[in-house]
Parts: sequence; C-alpha cells; structure tokens
Amino acid sequence: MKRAARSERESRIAGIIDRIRDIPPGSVQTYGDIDRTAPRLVGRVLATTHQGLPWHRVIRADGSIPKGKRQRELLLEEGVPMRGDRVDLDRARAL
DNA sequence: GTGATGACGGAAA
DNA sequence: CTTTCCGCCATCA
Repeated sequence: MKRAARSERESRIAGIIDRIRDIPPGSVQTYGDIDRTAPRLVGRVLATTHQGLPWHRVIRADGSIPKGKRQRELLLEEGVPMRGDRVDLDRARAL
C-alpha cells in the first residue's frame, strides 16, 4: 500500500489516543465525540492499545457503558454523574 | 480479491 | 422505551 495512506491512518490513531488521554477525571467522552466518522475505530483502538489510557472514560453515545459494571464503578469513583446504569451525559460529557 | 466482525451511531418503526 | 437496519473504518479468515 501507499506510504501516505499508512501515515494518515496512524496519525488518526494517534489523535484518538491523545483525545482519550486528555479526558479529565470525573468526565467522559463518547466514541463518536472522539472520532465522528469512525467510532468503531475508537473501540478497536481501545481494545488493541495497551497504554495507560483512561479507557473507562469512554462510553457510548447514549450514555450506556460498554465494559459493564467494572467500568461503572471506576466512573463512580471519579464522581461521574450517573443515572441508573447509564452516565448522565449532559453533566458528565467533557468539552 | 470477498465477507464477517467489532468496547459504535443514528434514523426509522 | 425497544428492536432493526444500514453506514462507518480497520482487521482478519
């Protein structure tokens, strides 16, 4: 494949990682917020990238939690506003 | 090369 | 409120 294509792919990945890393404690971002055009890519990055990323601060667009109660507790510890089993996005969503 | 899949999203019913 | 369907990007069989 072409070099330019590869480079662009990787920079997109890098950007995704940066955004995740910059999510402040106590707030969250959705997959869509992180990359509008490829939310699935964000999920893939989290599933395959094992760096010290705050993976628990990434949730779905409707506020539901992808990784289950384990993740839910971590968010609770940071004081993320919840509404039952979902995150209250209006209050918790990072800018 | 094709087709299925995933830590998804949004629209439609 | 729910389920279904289709689009999205990158990987994998």
